[in-house]
Amino acid sequence: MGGEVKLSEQQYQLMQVLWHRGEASAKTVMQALPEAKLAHTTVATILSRLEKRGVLSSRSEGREKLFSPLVSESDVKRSMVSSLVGTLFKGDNKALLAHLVKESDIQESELDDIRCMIEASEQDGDAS
Amino acid sequence: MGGEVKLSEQQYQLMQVLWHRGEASAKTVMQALPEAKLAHTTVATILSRLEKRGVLSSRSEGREKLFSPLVSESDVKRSMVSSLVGTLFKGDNKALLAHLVKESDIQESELDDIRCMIEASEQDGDAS
DNA sequence: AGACATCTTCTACACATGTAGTAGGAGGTG
DNA sequence: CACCTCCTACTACATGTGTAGAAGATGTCT
Repeated sequence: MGGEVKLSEQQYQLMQVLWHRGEASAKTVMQALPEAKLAHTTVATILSRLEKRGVLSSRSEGREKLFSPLVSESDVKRSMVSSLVGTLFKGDNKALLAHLVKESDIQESELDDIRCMIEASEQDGDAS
Repeated sequence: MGGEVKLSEQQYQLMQVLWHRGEASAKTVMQALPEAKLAHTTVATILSRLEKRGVLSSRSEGREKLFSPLVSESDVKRSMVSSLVGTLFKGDNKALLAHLVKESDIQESELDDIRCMIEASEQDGDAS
């Protein structure tokens, strides 16, 4: 199915609401993001555009239009990370790993924590 | 040291040439990227825009204009990675770490390799 | 039904980016 | 000097995004 899906930060924010709720109207999405301070029409516009792009689908429920994602969050993460790795690190994931470890001042001991997270995310992450 | 510098893939490609050569004309940059198949005017446009944005500076040498970076590659990497981590992982670098390890099928044993890379990159990385 | 509240859809505009043509200037060549 | 070449600067146009007002559709209340 859909190849690389890249979203802007704004788009990703909105998608997150849909990922969490499964389905939501523009208004609901807007209210879920009070920080963003977006007009509801702005949210509607962004969602419509995402629908046109095939990132989400919608069904009408009375006057409300409920949007739901067509791509999973982990797919999008995968795409976006891998796109960045392609650009910045010639596609070498380990290079990013190294960059991260260096930049984050992650101690070697913390790698253990990470191994735990890996095991944790192996269950909730995705089931490809 | 401007704050966050985010570049598109295209822009990053061109910048890489400048980072490697230190200084180069639009033509040189274009020739360094035969893959891209860009008209020289396109390259010139992109470079001018980057200059306007303060990402690089230029000096004229006869009819040639030589561009040189005002930001280091590692700064840009840092910004861009951290921006992505902000968006996708709520700013938690370790979450990206975990994602990477999971997605790349990196074995635990390979973490040793990574530690090597870290030490290596600690020297060529950046000298801010 | 009429008035009102709401949603969505359409339209709009600014800005960034991708891409490149055309014009203009500066230097070399006969 | 006239001319050709080459490089930059200006202009241009398509697309994507951020943002939102105005208009249209539809449900709700009295």
